[in-house]
Amino acid sequence: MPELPEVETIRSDLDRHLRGKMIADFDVCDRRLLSIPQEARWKSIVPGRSIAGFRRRGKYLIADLSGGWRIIWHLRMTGQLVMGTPAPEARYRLRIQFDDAPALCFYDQRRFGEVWLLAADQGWPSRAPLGPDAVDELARDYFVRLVKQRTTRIQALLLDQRLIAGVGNIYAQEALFKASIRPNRPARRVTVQEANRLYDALSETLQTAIARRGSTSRNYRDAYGQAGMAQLIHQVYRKGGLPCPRCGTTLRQTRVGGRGTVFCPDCQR
DNA sequence: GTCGATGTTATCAA
DNA sequence: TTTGATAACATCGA
Repeated sequence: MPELPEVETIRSDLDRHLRGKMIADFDVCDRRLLSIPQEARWKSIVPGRSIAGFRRRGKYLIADLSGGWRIIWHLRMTGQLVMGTPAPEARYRLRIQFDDAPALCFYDQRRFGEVWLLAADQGWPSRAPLGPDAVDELARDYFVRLVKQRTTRIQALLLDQRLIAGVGNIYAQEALFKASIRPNRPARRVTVQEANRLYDALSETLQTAIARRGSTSRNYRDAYGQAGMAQLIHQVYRKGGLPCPRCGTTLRQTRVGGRGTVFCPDCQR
């Protein structure tokens, strides 16, 4: 589910409501998420700390706590972070409670999502370093250079978090359509002009999606539990077999690097 | 009932 | 370096 625009929407919602609040307590409903010893460690560190703010790096969401501690989430496919009291039948994985703010509940149907509690000097959850954030840090010349030097297919390049952080399968497809580039093109065969067009398309696609509070095609919800609006302007994502919005040719569904993708065989070369 | 696909990513073999 | 397969898991639709 959540790519950069979705995580950014959640981040800004949580930052608005929970910045400066003190964590009263938390509870865990899923041993797969936190083992008994991990929970004990959390219990000794987390309650009583206040939240300095929420940040985002790629698809990771970071809560900065007092004392330099950080709680970091990766929502993977179906993770949700929603403020408020969970419905009685709702199966949340982790709930963080505040005395003077709504509880923050982590839901995750497929249970791929992860959470970490790290001290200031404990580095980062993933071993492989993240590339520059697609919205906050991606320089045009770095992007064009990357495209020209990689042999992998252009869509796989966009999805590789070590190269660029935050782009997922929805926005990669949308940006490639906007830039009229076929997803399976070897990156280095993309011209400098096209790479520049793709840079603009990617940036515009992500910014627009943030303004529309993310894409809800299935599970995604913002921190209020509401759906996003960016799915209403998708041009190709999950639209295989429908006419191309630009030229009317039937959109084709295929696979690139193990991921499903849709493109217009006429507009995208 | 079965099969394949779904927004992610780490890991391993080739 | 890159690719493809696999594994985490639950649900939906054909």
